[in-house]
Amino acid sequence: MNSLFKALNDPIRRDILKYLRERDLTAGEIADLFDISKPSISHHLDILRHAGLVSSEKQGQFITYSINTTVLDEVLEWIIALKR
Amino acid sequence: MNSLFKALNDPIRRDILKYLRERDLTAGEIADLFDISKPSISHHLDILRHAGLVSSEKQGQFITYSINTTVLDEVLEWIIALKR
DNA sequence: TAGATATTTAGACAAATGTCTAAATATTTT
DNA sequence: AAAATATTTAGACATTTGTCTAAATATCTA
Repeated sequence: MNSLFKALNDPIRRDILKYLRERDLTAGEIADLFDISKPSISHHLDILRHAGLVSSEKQGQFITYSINTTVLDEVLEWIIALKR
Repeated sequence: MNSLFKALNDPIRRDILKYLRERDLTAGEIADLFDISKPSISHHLDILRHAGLVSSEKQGQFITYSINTTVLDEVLEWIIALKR
């Protein structure tokens, strides 16, 4: 729960999720979409992965990232319970 | 949007919202529910207010805080759009 | 009006966060 | 095997964050 809210609390990470919603992307492709260094993107991806929001698969020298939105159900439930 | 995610990214602030869901509370009552100082709670309330998640009303020497969950719709929509 | 109570503001400080460059690791290509 | 490419790891550094104590402000009560 904590790691989820933490992962969502950054505009770059939220944008990464939006891009991954369109299609899977390699780390390099993601880095090219932003104006920050590759290591910084790598770190953001690590935080997203730790929260379960993305998964990664190594394909040769590339690493492809995919979004996983099921973990967001927990956040949805939390918010809905608060509103109820 | 940013201030909303930021406000939610702290366990104490999330707990404050849960308490306020039950009933309105004064700043002092809220502070008594936690093991941190009153100024710290005051600061958390400020962040929640800045995000529009709570409102406050001065009643004599007391300040009563109320939850406002409508702003969470924006977060809900953002998450649902991501899942869609 | 003086003292007590409720809350915030100010300022200090340690820990967490986001960024960078340089280097390491792994894979592919020539 | 050497060079090129893709990505991460390591470590440094500035900024942000959450906490504290002390002091300020406002209201109530004796």
